[in-house]
Amino acid sequence: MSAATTARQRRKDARPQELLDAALELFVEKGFAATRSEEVAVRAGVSKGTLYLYYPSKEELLKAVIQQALAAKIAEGRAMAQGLQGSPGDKLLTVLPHWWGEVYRSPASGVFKLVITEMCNFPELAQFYAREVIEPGSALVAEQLEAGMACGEFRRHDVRSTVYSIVMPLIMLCLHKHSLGACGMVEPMLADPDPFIRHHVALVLDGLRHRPDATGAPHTSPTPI
Amino acid sequence: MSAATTARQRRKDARPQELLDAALELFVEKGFAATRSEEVAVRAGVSKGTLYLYYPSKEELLKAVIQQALAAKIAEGRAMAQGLQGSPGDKLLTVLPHWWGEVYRSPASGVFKLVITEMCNFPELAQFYAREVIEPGSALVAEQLEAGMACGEFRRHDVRSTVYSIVMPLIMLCLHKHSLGACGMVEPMLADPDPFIRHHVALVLDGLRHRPDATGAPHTSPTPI
Amino acid sequence: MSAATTARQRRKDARPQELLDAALELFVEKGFAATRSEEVAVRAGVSKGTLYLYYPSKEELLKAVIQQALAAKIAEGRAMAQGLQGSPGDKLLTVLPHWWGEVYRSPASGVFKLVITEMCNFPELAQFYAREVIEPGSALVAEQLEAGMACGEFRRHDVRSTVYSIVMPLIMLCLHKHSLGACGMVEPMLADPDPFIRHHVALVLDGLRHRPDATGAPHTSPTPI
Amino acid sequence: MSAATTARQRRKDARPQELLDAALELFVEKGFAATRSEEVAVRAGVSKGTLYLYYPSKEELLKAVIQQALAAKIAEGRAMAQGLQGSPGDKLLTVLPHWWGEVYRSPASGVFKLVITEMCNFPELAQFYAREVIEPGSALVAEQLEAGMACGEFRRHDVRSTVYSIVMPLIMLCLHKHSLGACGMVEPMLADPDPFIRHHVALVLDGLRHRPDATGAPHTSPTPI
DNA sequence: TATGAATGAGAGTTCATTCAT
DNA sequence: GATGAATGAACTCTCATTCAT
Repeated sequence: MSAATTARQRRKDARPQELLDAALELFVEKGFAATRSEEVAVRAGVSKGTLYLYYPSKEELLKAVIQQALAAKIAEGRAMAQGLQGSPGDKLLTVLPHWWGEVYRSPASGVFKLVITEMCNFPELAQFYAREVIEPGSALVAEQLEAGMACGEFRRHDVRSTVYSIVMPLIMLCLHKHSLGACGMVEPMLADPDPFIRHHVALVLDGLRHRPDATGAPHTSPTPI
Repeated sequence: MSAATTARQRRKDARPQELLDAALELFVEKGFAATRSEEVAVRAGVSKGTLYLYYPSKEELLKAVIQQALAAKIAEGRAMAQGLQGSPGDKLLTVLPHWWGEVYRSPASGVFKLVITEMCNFPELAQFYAREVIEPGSALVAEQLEAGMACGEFRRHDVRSTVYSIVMPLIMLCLHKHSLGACGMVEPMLADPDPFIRHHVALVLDGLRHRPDATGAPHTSPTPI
Repeated sequence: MSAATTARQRRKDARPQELLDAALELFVEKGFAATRSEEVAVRAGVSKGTLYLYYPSKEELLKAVIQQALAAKIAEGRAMAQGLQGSPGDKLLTVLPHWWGEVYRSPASGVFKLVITEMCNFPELAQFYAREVIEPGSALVAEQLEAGMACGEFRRHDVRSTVYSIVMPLIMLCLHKHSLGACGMVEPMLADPDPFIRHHVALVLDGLRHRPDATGAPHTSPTPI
Repeated sequence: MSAATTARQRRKDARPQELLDAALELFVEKGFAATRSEEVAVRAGVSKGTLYLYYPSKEELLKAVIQQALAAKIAEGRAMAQGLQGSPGDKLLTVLPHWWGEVYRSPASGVFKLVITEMCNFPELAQFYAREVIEPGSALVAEQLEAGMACGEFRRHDVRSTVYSIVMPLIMLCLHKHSLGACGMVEPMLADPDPFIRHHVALVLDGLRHRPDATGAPHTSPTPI
């Protein structure tokens, strides 16, 4: 009976994840509203009714999808950030591209599209995302920038702005993968995104390094219109 | 009767634009699939039936919305780029933040969200967007970067990558406006985005300027993991 | 255009009642839960969707059905009770059977079945029924009984109990019509219920009249077990 | 092992009754169509699947519920009616309230609601009910009325009508218990129904007793409208 | 031209019933 | 025998679209 129970139990235990995987794919690809719940079930290899044994509604499924897809990656990132040697700049240049490459290649990369799309319709999603993703993510990068300023690797600058300058293209890359990229219109450069990611992070960090004429602010035009 | 006719004519002539405006707002806010066509009609001040006098289906309405919202802005950008004096860096620092501020504040800023969301569902949209928006937009920036390299303002670098480094945060800003921003969770910094835009463009361009040890590539970590 | 408007308008105006009629029939016949909303629509000669233009849900339809079916009859009864001559007993003997015959023959007779069945599931229905039907109905009968006691036509007795003795069989008759009666198992006596109604009211009132040995209470067994 | 087997056997033997009890409660409370079969199983302390080991379908369960709930009571009534002394009126006044009080207080009282509700949907139920309940029940009362007329205790009258006058309020009382009564809207008088039952039976029988002017018919109004 | 009543395909969800364990 | 995971037909309700007026 142990074997018997196991076979069924194994299926049952795997179901939630299988359903989440199927749902993530479809929600990202077609949008939440445009995805029929039966499609999710079928892609997960079960029938319509079975979906509702595990998630009480399509909306709850959405929340679970987003939550679990991000939870793992966030934890990974946090772990990776610790126990690294080198200057703050080196840390950023090492960890960020590596971690982001993983995210980009995993299905979790689609979550950004999903979040941006559905945040307005499900406000509690916004709070979850702000609290669990934006805040810790921003903090990780901001800490290194602060440290870099403290030790003189970087000039003084507006850390918050720089965080966005660094991070936003990484997110855009994920969005791109699941919009233009998913239409078969892959720009070659973005097919393998790691070089771009490294180039981007390095470029921004270069802009932060001290230089002879450094005024403390980036080189803004005197008449910004 | 001429006056009456004229008045009615005026309304009639304004209809398509009013419908497009209403549709853009709603599609951006709730998503295409989750927006009911009657809502669009009501917000445009007409009845359900009237919508169908101007656009044969909801899908055609979507295409018209995207097409027209971007058309004007693209043209503006092109015009603004010409007839400007100064170094390539100064041009970018002047034009880009100005133009983007306008885009950001206009309803057209929502189109990016819409495009990212619906591209997969309506592939012809992808081609239109790539041809009419990405290509000319990238070209405008790329030209200046090439010119900057030619005249020695910028060091040698991968122009394509830099274009993305510059432009992606600007697009993200628009996405943010219509996702987290629309949930009332506006981060103060992004409430008035112009300073950030200027900071960002300046920061990246700073990373491109010559420096003693410049090798032509940004300062990449020797062991990129 | 007046004629045009009228034709469509007439249909639209008649819809709610047509839907209520259809719903009453079906809910009574098959029960609320066992009636498909499309059946109601079809019997009313419209499509599924049209039903929802007039009633926002099946449950609201149920409430409307009950409310309107009883409202009319209650008002009729109240009107009939006034402006009648004769002793209280004669009034009861005249009005009650007449009014009840009308109720019995009308579709409203089915509401009792509906109410008894669905009261538990929709508690607000219970309050409506108690307030709008039971209370005024009981009061009408009770008043006459009180008057009859006052003028000596009836002996002293428990009015509340007697009201139920009089009224309950009338209600049962309606229930019977829509249960056994609707199964084709019509007992002949109940096919034409007026004689029974008259017999019943008269019988109970006879029990109330004074008699030599009257003790004020009905003739209860000395040892009621 | 014998003990273990016995214990299990006992449970197994009790199952059908436990299921019937649970089903009766739920069917009465919520209606047959609105009761989920799993609810029945859970209330009976078994699993969904087990229910189907004992009853092949929900519908069969319904039939069994009705059949068995009434069977016992009918038999009891028949037994109680025999071996009683006294005039027919005294018998009625003694047995009927006593028996009915038992029925009222037992779960079987709900069957009337169930029967009225579901008779139309399951016609064979109607036949069963007419044959096994209405006929024997009416006969029991009718016999006493006939006997009463024969011995001069009652005046001549329409026995069939009188049977209904006597019995219908008793049934209504049961319906009331499971409709308004179950909504917490218990009218005090009906909370303890025995006094009402006695009052009612006595009242009707009083109407049947001889009196000086008795014409054989109840005191009907000369102009019954 | 403009309306909005009407439609019916289709979506989300439920639940009686089955059957491998 | 007992279970409860799984199924899929059936139900309530929605909404893009049509068309008589």
